[in-house]
Amino acid sequence: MSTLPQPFSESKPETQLRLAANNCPTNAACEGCSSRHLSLCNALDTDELHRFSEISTDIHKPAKQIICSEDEAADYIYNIRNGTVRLSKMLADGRRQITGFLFAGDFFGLSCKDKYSYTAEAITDVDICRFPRAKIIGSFKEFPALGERVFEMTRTELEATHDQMLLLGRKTAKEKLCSFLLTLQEKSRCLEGQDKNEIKIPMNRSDIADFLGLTVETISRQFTNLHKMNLIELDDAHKVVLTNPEAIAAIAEGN
Amino acid sequence: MSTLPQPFSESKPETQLRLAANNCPTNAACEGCSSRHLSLCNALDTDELHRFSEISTDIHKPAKQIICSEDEAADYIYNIRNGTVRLSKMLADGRRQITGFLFAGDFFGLSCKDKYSYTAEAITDVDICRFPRAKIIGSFKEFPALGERVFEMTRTELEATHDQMLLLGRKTAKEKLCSFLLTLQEKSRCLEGQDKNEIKIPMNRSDIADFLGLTVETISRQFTNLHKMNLIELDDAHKVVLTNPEAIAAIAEGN
DNA sequence: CGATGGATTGAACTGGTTCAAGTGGAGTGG
DNA sequence: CCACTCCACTTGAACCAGTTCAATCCATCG
Repeated sequence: MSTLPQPFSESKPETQLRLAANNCPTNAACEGCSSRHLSLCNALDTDELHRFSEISTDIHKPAKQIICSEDEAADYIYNIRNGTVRLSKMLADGRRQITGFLFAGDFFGLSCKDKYSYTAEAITDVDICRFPRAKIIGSFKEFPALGERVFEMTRTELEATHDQMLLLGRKTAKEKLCSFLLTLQEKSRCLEGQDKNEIKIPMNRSDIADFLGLTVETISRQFTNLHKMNLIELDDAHKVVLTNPEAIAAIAEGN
Repeated sequence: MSTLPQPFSESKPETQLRLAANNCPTNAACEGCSSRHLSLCNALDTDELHRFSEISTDIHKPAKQIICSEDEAADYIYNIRNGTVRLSKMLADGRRQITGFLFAGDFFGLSCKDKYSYTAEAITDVDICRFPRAKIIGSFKEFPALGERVFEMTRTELEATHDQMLLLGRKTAKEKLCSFLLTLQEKSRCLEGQDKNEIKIPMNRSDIADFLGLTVETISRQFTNLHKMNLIELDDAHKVVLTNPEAIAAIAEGN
């Protein structure tokens, strides 16, 4: 994983159907998944997909680079091919709240008015696919199924943010971290189709802290706490094994 | 304002066009408003409105009664004629997070899948108008403008919840209360069209606390703090005058 | 008039923060 | 190949914003 900032590269897609072919790690089979990665392509047939692929641009962003910024004109929507992205909002003095982490198959920029209401940054190196937003929005009339899918994605995302509000407002540090680990597990099950208890954690402690409304130190302490309670194993900072998922789930729900 | 729970009353609407005529305190003129009360009726012409009015049921709920509960089948969508409603989620042990307050003109139940993901309760006596959800959702195809409007409302609501996540995760008690007062002010400006600094606060301290992720005591102390700082006047617990809105806005934004 | 319940205030406490120091792994350069 | 730097992470100790617990106030209502 490269960590040095580099100029981003941009190119026309070589495989026109990549949106359809590669970008749907999750689909109808994964209805249970809680987050944003209901794919758009289910809503379109092959001809329609061609049209949308043709207006797309493939972009590679190295880790740590900004993809789009809060208050910038929302000209594009983005689909993540692979890698991890964070969405965040800031206060004037630098305090940051991460509103969500996005993974392969996820979209962002869809539910904006005319400006992005958050900053999107690459956590790992990412491959993303960019579409002119006006063209997508404009084609809702022609392809109602597309609009329905976008509505469905927004709806699902709204429900997830309600859960996150409960977490931010009312859960303890330990409960927050347990909830987070379970969300990550569910996500990686969806993406990798595996039913393992081993989780890769692509983001750093500071990102987790800003997502859960805590500090880096508290995150670190809670990780060691869970380890001492024999609920997790910590291979390194970015790989965790949930040795007792049931107990973690119980804590996450406040029991 | 009645406070005793009473059996709710239910009746067919006498004025078929009440949805159109009375329930749009806000409309295009109020685009700047941040929350859920973009009206649906703008999306429909008179004939269409008649059809929707005919499938609606008027309901009166006294204060403190439950309108719909988390995990209950989401059979209806609701439009608030007047009064104030709270949406909330709970943890097993009773900790509560209020995800939003709704006022005249607001809708809820739209962005659910098949179960309500929150409990809706009347804070004051409310008059609400109930529509079978399936019929509304089903008519998106026939009336695309309706679907677009619903999407727009959901989108707007999502942006508001992102702001609330920043508040819950990163703001101090004082900043939280100032942000809340300003939101209430904007809301009452929209509803009453007045540019006053006097705000009626329909909810009690405990509701405010559960909305801001704090305790009743902290809310109370912060109210007196703001009063001592000469930023607000407190006529009684439910009526506040913002004597220095600029200073309050500065605090709310973290300055 | 006493009872009830929301709101306020006070005082002690604590979960999480802040500040500061230490650790370890990856990259760099000699 | 080793020494050095850097940076993310961890750990410790003091601190404090907000909580908890308890008492009081005060408006409303029967």
